[in-house]
Amino acid sequence: MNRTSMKNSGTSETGGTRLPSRRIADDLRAAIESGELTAGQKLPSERDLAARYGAARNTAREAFRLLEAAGLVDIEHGSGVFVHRPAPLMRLGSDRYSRQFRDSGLSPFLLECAKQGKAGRFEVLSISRGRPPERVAGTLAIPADQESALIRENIFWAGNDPVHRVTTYIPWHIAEGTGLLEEEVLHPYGIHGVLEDRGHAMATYMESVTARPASPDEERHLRLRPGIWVLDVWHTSFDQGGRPYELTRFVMRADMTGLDFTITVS
Amino acid sequence: MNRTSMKNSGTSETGGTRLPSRRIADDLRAAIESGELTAGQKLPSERDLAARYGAARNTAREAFRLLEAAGLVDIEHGSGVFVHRPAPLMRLGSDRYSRQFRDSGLSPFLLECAKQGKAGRFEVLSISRGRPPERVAGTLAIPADQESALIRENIFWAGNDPVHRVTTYIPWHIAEGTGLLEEEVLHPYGIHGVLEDRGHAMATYMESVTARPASPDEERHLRLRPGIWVLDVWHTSFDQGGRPYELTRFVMRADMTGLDFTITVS
DNA sequence: GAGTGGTCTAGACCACCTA
DNA sequence: AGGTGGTCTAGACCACTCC
Repeated sequence: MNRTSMKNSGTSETGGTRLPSRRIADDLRAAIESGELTAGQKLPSERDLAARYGAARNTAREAFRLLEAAGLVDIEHGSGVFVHRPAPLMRLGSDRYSRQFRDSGLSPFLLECAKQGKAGRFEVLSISRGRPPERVAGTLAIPADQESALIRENIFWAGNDPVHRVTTYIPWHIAEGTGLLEEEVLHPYGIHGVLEDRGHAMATYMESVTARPASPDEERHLRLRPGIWVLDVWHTSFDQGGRPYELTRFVMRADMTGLDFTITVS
Repeated sequence: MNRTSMKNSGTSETGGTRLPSRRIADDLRAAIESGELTAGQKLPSERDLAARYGAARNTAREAFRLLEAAGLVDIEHGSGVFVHRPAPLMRLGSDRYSRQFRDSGLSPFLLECAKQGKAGRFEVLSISRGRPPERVAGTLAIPADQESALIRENIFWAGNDPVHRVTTYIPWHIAEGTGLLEEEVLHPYGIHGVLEDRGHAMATYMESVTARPASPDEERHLRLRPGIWVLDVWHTSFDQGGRPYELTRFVMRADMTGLDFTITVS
């Protein structure tokens, strides 16, 4: 069988979709968006679809790939293709460092997990004294060519999902002798409690937000399939004197994270 | 030729990468990350690579797809595959609504464009009185089942790139009779100047940020290839009385936009 | 073991870009 | 016109999941 004669008009959108893969994808998309197929529901197999449309299996597969890139389906090796079931977002509010949160005894992240009925936990990847990256060194005004920073790397877990890869940099001259090199931070208010005792209470902070595809390393740590993007948030804390004393980089899976900011206009 | 006997161990990462497509991709990735191939440089063609590795063309193609999903290369139909050249970010600061900006006579967006030597402009897609979506209606406390909002849709261009799709909703009882239904907003301070004259000066605002794959509509308006994500920012302005009086949704291509927030900790 | 996706082959024609 | 990517075919074997 030769369907070559039916070949298409490509991207020149004249009379409609002619590409078989697009046609299959569009049909499935319509079924999903109309609610005919509901979240979590299983789609026909590649072989099914191919047969149904008189196409090669690769063509049905291509259709699934398009839908996956659009975030409409989840492809699961060995199981099938399913209508995408959106994960609840971990919402991080700009008030999460405010003092009121301390009284809850929980960090904002754990509070958010609790809201969703998930067990939140922090996994420590590494804690060490080391050299900060250039950008960090520049911001914190410490040398990049010396072991001038305490570096703590964590993974934040929400239930069974690793959702944030978090790296905190604290100038060594501030961190030295505080016990922040230990895995367990004993202070009831955590790292920021320790830093406050050390004379650095958070007065303001800046957060710079970008999004980008995950790196291979991040795909591994956050268990992402290729094509998922991450939010890359660089947080810098400033004390009452306007001095930066801590920088934390949050790399968060973008499909499970939302950020909320409340701003007072000057 | 039958390379089947060389088939791989799949995702079981035992001794290294065996998949031909992964091997090609990894080699190219290494060349890119080492700087051997620099931004904008052309990579070998699919046919070249396939021949070089003794693989089918589709296998080389798959390698390129992996790199494209990782944001490392740009594939250009008819021209070739090139090392990704990152676009400069449009940086939006949380101070962009502060009064100081007015004196420049330029909106924050145009200022940012000017910084980059680009010609910024606003394209009007539509201006009408219409029904707000549920979420908007809920936030602005107006009925969703009536034409209770002025809706303005724009595209923000930075040079030759459409970068933001912007939809503004203003309660009709506020917008009525202000001239905001006209394409040209004559007020020297723009829409927010008009609203301020109407008794709604921005005292605070909230912004909720998520990222997601672009919709087909957004791919068209923003000229995105599939797989590019967008930042979806819902901005709500509150006046001195804490009343929400305006909601703007920014859909911004995530590979060309950064957000900067400065927060005062309470 | 049956079914599903994951990858690969070898070859074809089409669409786009550059010249 | 020649080269490059875009899509498709038909068939094969592999890896994973679930019963």
